[in-house]
Amino acid sequence: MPLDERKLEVLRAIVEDYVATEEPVGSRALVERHHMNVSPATVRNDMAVLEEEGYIRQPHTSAGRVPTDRGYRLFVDRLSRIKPLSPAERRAIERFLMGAVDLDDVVHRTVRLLAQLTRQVAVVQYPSLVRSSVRHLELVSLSTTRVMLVLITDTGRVEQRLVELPGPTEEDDVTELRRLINTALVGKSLQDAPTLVQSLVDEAAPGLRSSMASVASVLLETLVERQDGRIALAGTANVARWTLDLQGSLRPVLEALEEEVVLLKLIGEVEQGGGQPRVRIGDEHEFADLRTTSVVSTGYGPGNTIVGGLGVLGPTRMDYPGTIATVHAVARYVGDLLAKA
Amino acid sequence: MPLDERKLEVLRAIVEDYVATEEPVGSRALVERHHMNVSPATVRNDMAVLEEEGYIRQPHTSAGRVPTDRGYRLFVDRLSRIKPLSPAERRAIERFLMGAVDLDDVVHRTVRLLAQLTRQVAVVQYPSLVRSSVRHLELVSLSTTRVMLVLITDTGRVEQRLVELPGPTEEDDVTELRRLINTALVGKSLQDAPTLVQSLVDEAAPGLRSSMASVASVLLETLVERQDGRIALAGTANVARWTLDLQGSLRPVLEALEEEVVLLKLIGEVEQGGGQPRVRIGDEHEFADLRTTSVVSTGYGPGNTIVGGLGVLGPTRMDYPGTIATVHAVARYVGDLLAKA
DNA sequence: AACTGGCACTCGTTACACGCGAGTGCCAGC
DNA sequence: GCTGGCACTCGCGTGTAACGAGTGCCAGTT
Repeated sequence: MPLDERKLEVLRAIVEDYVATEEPVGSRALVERHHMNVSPATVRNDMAVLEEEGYIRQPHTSAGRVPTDRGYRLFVDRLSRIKPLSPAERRAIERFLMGAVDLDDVVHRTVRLLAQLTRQVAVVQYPSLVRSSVRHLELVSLSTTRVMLVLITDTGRVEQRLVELPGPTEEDDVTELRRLINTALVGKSLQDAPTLVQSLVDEAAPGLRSSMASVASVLLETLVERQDGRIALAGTANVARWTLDLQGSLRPVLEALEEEVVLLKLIGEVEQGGGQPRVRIGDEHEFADLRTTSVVSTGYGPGNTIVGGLGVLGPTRMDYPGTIATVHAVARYVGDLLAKA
Repeated sequence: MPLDERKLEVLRAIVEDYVATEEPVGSRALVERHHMNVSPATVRNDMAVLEEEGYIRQPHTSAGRVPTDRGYRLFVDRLSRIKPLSPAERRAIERFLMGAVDLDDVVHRTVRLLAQLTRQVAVVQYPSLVRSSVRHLELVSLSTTRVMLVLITDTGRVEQRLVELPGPTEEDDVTELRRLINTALVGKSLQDAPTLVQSLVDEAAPGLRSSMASVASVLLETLVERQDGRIALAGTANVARWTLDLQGSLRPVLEALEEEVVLLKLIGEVEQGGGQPRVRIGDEHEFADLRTTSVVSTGYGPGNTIVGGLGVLGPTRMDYPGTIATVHAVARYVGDLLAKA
């Protein structure tokens, strides 16, 4: 049975009211708040249908209705009007992000900003190395058998690692290594780097071969192992706000939030098709402990490229239009910032 | 009225039982569990005195007794026997820390380890720059008007900042700048660095003066502003475990934990006199939101120096001997690790 | 055919009374 | 100075009852 116009309107009203009040919404209250020109009884009939179709449910008999995950899904896909951000909000975002001094700071500010604006848990993935390219590689001699390898990417990310050389090495040799590596790698995408590094070793002069091998192995580690590394988190305290209805099941949520792997999966898996943020509601994602939370995430990066993901986690009962708009806007601003840097 | 031997014993028993069971302890249960050779009535008399002196209190009439902050203080100062860590625990610590690949990783592992061992909220301050010295300074040209400044300290910490030069600058000049800065600063303690940087600018050749000034100002920022920078946090989920008795007041606690400034104050203020960890119970510290929280913290660093603080936050009702021992041990292991690196 | 008013019914929530039992304070006696 | 005994307090859990929000259904109206 296809849902007619009014039934959809009823569903929208239920979602909006429930999100606003956190209480099951009954037929009488609904017609009043939304000035519907029908009687409560009519709405009740509509509700019965919506319930049968699985869009809403009753927590108990004689309580109002509450949207199901399926209901939220329909709401997000077809019923919600996007709330444009107010100029004040836009200004706040801009002002807050402007002051950032380096990449670390950008990420930090972004995640706090997101948490503050949405009043939910915010997650920002550090720009991944994969999609960026090498701007510079530096070798710094620390002693005759040790150099510090510093990798600088065009997204402003810096990775450093200590390299133990196989034996005492002349400063001149280090200089030569630096030159070789830079010539081969600067400007190349990090994705292509591993193969290039390999051929560097193969082609190195015999005298340099072993040092080059040491440097290369560390470099490969840096490129491969760390490539999707870290994550920043903020707004954990907000969990306390929404956990009311998941009474006591707050512990597993907090635990899940401490697992970087989990967060990476939730935030990092971003479709390429840019555009609007992705919304996963309730158990549309794979983590049982976060069954009652929704994730709004999107990719960000300079221009149309994507170098990382960001987003928020909140209760399935969240203000989707507002959250989506905020996540979208913040991602855009951060992308612009990275493009400039 | 001075407390006699048995009254102290009673207090100890109350603290231990309460920590173990999380329930007010009554006189009967107490004599049984601790095989005291006196009757419950006697213990009750002792309890009355202890209560009068402010060491314990009754949540309500007809409930058992619970230690007050003052009681915990006495317990920590005079009654607790230090629990040495089991060999298994020591091995676990060592194994867990061994795998660390760089400084970031050391801090990360440490904080998780602490959280796991104590089942509380763990905080580790990144090694402060103040007490370390300059190992190397690198300038990397990114374009003709931009260089990346990389500072490497002997504790393995690396800071990088972008420098905008006042005008197009030759590669040779950058090389010269690099040479000058390194000659002046390598090996110097970061504490002395600011004055040295200043004189570098004063003495720079006219042609280099303005570029040197730009680099210097960024360098100063790095040295001064960021010097006590960051903090790592783990075990937030454990708050859910102990918040039971602070019913619902978990929100402010989580909020306080998000304030880096607060954590820095709690963990970073470490007396020089090394030795045992410092214990602050309940409102012995200054943060109202953490009134029901105790902090066990200590400094760590290679040898006898201190380059940062670490510790845990837990409910005032915590296992002090165990926690103190763990914090102490972890700090020692991390210090050793830094000494080796 | 769609909507409405009315009515009986369900059931969660709140309030109140009551009994149980843990724990206490006090006192007389050893 | 310690102990056994006893009366008292009070939080907690249970049971009962009244209340009211909300529903489902049905007969009547448009």
